Amino acid sequence: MPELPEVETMRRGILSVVGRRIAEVRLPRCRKRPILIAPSPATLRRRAVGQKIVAVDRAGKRVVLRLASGDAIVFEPRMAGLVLLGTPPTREHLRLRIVLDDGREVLFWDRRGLGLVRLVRQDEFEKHYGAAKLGPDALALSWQELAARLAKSRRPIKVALLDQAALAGVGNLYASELLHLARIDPRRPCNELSKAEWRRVHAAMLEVLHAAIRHEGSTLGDGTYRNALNEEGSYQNHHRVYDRAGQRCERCRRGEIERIVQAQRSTYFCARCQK
DNA sequence: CATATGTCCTGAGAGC
DNA sequence: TGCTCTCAGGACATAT
Repeated sequence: MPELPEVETMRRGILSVVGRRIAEVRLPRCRKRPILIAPSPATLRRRAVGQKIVAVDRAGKRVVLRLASGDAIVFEPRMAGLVLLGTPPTREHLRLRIVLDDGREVLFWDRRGLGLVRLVRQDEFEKHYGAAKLGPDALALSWQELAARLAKSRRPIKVALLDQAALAGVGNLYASELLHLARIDPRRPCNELSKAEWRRVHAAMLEVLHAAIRHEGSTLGDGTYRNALNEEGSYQNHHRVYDRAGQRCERCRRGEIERIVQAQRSTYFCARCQK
């Protein structure tokens, strides 16, 4: 479930690899099926080994290693992937090791194997991660732009916030959290929100995402998400609605958190104080 | 075109 | 206890 805050935490955790050179690319022998390495492990090795890492960026929910050649290595954790420096949670699901010239290693670990590592040539980056695929980063767009991108849609606001082509980075957990903070009912169609409500959604989105980054993301009950040093995040201790069905709403003190399903995903909210 | 649904995957937890 | 079943949700493919 890595979303923007978790992926940003991973990115910051490996920032010290900037300036290092890639010495080796290793594919650990994995008992389970190997993850997808696109276009192929051989291509990744051929184009990455010997290259200097010049930047570590984030593209929505992906970590991007920029190489001096202009190529990029993109880590896409999806449900259960992690980008780590050094210590994986277990040996078992270690999928890729990028050995640096100082002996450290950038690792891709993925318990479920739904993740992806892609070597993208400079001229292909736009095709995979350009504006047609990925909207502006959730931390970098104005409330007017947010409204302009979603306000014509008839979809429920919660569902629309997950559309990565509209804005990049918000996932299932933080969509519920930010709508609770904004006091907006997740079932409301986008085209029925007022300007003032879009402002509230935007302000709440920034507040929740920044707070979650400060707490290094949310490590849920399954313990899967870890930062780059294999440590837990702590934002789960600040969740107001996510995975709290049946509990009292701590804001209004009277409503009960409900769980509903929208677009096959859980949504949590307080019907009493989200209108 | 916009929106909705099915699929991949593993491990945790429920229920018998 | 140990089996089977369901569920979790990122992004994408396919369907409506």
